[in-house]
Amino acid sequence: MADKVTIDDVARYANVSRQTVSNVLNSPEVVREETRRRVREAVKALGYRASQAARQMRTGRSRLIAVRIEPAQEDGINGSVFDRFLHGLTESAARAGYRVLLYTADDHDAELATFDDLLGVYEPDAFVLTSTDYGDPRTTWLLEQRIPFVTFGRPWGVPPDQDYPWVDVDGAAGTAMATRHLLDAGHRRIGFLGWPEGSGVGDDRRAGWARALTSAGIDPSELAELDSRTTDGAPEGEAAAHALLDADRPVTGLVCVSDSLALGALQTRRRLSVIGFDDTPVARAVGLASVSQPLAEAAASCVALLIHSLDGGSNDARGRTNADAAERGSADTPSEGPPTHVLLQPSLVPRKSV
Amino acid sequence: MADKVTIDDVARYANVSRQTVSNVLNSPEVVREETRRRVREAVKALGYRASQAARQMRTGRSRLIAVRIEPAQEDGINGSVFDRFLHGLTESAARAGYRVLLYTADDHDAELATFDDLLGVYEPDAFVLTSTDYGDPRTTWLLEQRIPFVTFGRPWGVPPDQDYPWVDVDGAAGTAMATRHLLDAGHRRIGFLGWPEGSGVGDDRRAGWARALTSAGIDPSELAELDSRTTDGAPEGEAAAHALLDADRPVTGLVCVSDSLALGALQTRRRLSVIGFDDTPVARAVGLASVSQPLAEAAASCVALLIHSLDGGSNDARGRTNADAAERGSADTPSEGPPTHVLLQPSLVPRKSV
DNA sequence: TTGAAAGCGTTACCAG
DNA sequence: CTGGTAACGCTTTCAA
Repeated sequence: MADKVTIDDVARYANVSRQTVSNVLNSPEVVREETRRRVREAVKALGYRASQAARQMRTGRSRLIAVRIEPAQEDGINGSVFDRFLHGLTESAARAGYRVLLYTADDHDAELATFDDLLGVYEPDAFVLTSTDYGDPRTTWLLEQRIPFVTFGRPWGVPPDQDYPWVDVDGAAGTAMATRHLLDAGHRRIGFLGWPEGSGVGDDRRAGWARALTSAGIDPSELAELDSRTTDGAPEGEAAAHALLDADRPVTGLVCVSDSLALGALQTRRRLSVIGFDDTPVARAVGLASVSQPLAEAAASCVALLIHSLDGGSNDARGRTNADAAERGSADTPSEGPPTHVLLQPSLVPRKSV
Repeated sequence: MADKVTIDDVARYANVSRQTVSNVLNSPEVVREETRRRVREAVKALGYRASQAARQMRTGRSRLIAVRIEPAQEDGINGSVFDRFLHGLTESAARAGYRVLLYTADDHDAELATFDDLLGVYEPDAFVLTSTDYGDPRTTWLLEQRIPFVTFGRPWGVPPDQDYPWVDVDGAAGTAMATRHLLDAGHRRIGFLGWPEGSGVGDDRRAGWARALTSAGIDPSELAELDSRTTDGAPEGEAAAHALLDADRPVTGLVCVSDSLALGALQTRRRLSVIGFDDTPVARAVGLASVSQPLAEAAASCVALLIHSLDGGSNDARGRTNADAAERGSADTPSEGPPTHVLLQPSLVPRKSV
């Protein structure tokens, strides 16, 4: 039944030539109104769809966006974040006429090899990178090869001459928001459960907490004793929370860099207000207040940025405005075009844990 | 630097003709040893990779496997299951020379439309379906169109003349295993926290529990009062567990159809041994024993089944071995090929909750 | 065993 | 505005 219907079939059916059909599809404004209508009818009647393979041969564009699917984390509680992002990406990409192609890679080197392989075989038009870290070799490589890409996550410690498009969520704003929430509830001893120093994301989130406390008049010298760093995980969080609770001047509230650590803090079963980060399913399940990232929007922004550099700007399907709304272009976006950096704002989901 | 290197470049470099190169790549046995070696060297030296688009035009095969990425669940604790499956699928597919293409769809109708769209445009070679339910229209549609596919999940209530390849994990075996574990630990009042009747997966898991109890000599008439059904979610699980604990003859052990419900049961903080299902990150985090599905294996089996019917069986668009198998019913396909149904065994991960 | 030619379905480039 | 012709890179007959 599913015999391939080609552009010739449509042309014949509509009594026009082959690339009149092509024109109707690709640059409609160049075809006479009446012809256009007839061709469109033929397309619909025959159920015609342009073959991507053939189109790609000619145009060199695959309409494929490649994304690495991350292995489930050690403590995979935060895994759902990537999952939701990926879902949003697939949806936004589809809306823009693109599809998401998955790949895996165990480390950066393997990923570079996969880039090369993928580009040689499937020729994806762009990549979306998700966990960028200090001195990430992937961005450098892609920049060198002039392959379009966008990262979900700001560049941490990348020299400014290596600028590239990115989308991120303002983690510091999130933890500051959480901290203020606890301050407003009357807390004065508000601790922070973070990751070991050196992770861009972690340090940023800690900075938001510190900023909120100091601007509320807390003496900066107090911060050190309210601060605890540990690797991610519920047991680690529980231990760290106990330490903070058993200090001379115990904390009464706790802002956490992740839901995993927050969950651990909750398991102390002590009188303590806790706020996590990422609003994972677990947070909802156990009633943990958490900072929520707008992942669908972030994904949409990634696609928007990509489309901009691929389709050459204003080929925007439907007003995708959240990018403008939340964007805080990094310093100076040279001269032309919209900013290529998008910083989105998280929100706080209050639950019974506060 | 990344200028496309074509098969002609390789041919020139190795001093052979174009499709000698093609032969080396596709049917090496037909080329003389020495020539083969020279061509292989040229391929490596030039970093040649066959363009998938061009290859697809000729062969009609895209080497793409389409999978729907599910939206995060209401209570997304179980979302990570799909995530891990997807990761395994991507990895196994890559190993077999295939890539995973993502799509989304809000309901079955939308998904059928997407099938049609995808097949017209990207022409994936096969689909992997993940949450099949009673009277699933998708399998029927794909069967009709003779599109290769495999489902992760047995067909529930599908007429035997509509047989198709599937992979599943034996849920009943998992809950039976969990139940026996509790029996061995001395429990006699072991309840089951399940989903409302009518879900194939849920009913199957309940059956395992019931079977283990009755074969341990528990009177079947007792089962009713040990059984509780509720929609998925931690709060629901907590409520249901409380009811079971406050009965005349309270349960001392609880086998749950999901980690969400089990987590709820744990939150009762009563003296109770609990075993969940799916071994989600949350189970690990809170020390919940859980039945673990071999998701990487399941994914690998899906790919194996697909590859068999794609690369293996009659490659011709007309004679699909699937179709033949389909007409024989599910029992046993005597003469041709390996089985198209794979049932994997789960394992129990004991933790402090038991 | 190797080489030459055809064609997969599109879009781009030119004439009409 | 419309209609031919070429070309994208590959695999598959078909001859040598």
